[in-house]
Amino acid sequence: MLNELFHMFFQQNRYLVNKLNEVLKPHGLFSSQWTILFLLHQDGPMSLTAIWKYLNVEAPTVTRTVNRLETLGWVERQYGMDKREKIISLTKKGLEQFPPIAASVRSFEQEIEKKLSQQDQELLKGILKKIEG
Amino acid sequence: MLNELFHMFFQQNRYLVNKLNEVLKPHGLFSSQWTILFLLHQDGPMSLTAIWKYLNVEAPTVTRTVNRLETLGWVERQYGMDKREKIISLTKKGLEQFPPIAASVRSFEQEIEKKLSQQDQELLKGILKKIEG
DNA sequence: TTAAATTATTTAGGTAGGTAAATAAATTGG
DNA sequence: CCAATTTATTTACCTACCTAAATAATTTAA
Repeated sequence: MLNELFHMFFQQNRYLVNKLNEVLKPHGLFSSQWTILFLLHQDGPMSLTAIWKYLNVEAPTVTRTVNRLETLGWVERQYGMDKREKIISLTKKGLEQFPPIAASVRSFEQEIEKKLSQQDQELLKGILKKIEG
Repeated sequence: MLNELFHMFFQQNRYLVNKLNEVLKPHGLFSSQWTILFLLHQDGPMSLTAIWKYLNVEAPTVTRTVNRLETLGWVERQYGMDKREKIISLTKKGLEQFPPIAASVRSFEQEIEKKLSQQDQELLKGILKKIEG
């Protein structure tokens, strides 16, 4: 990258994603799969559209990841009144296995956050908000 | 993502990569291809290994991107004394077309940087350094 | 009421990252 | 000297993002 700042940003992003994948590996999950499980656990059953709009990614990306999660038994789909819509929810397996995975991820996040002061974290949030805004 | 900070980080990374790809599109390039062209322009001919070590990505990723760049006529390869090694360098086309692309990218970067004060930028660099360290 | 437009999802195919294992050349040690 | 190890690159295959276009269901408007 031309600019050091952008170069560093992209490098740290790869670092964080790779580390998160390492943490998730024993649970048989990848980062984006986890992101969707977490969202479903937090907000309950929701449509594909609700998922991709919330996560700010395109629909086909979510289609594929949800299909994989379904194959692996983490989520299931129901059809609503609107027959176009697929409503995705956690399966029993998804619900039951969630807590220990969440604990692993939380502990990873805390490890990273230990490297930053509380002030750094707030500053970083503020700066990140300015980038897209 | 569990944590708002990580979630924001990943979102802004996608935002920046997508925006950069938009800027590069008229030039027929994608962000990672540009990253490699930029490196070769800056440091001169170098081996695949030198490229992936510098960029902090795995070898197969660079193999693929360099092959694509070769097909598109941006780079060429020579073999050194060590016959395992491939030395990659910019072609005439690569050298000639570089400056206007660099100008577009620079202008994109400046646009983003306008959203951040000089102080924000230094703070962000400092915080990014702490994440991996 | 039905043709046109919109919405939800999928399919197809591209870039960009990863791991694991193969290959070929160079280096090292007994 | 040559067998074993290391190094450079590639191949094969997975996740994760993208765009463009297809399909099917719903909504809107003439």
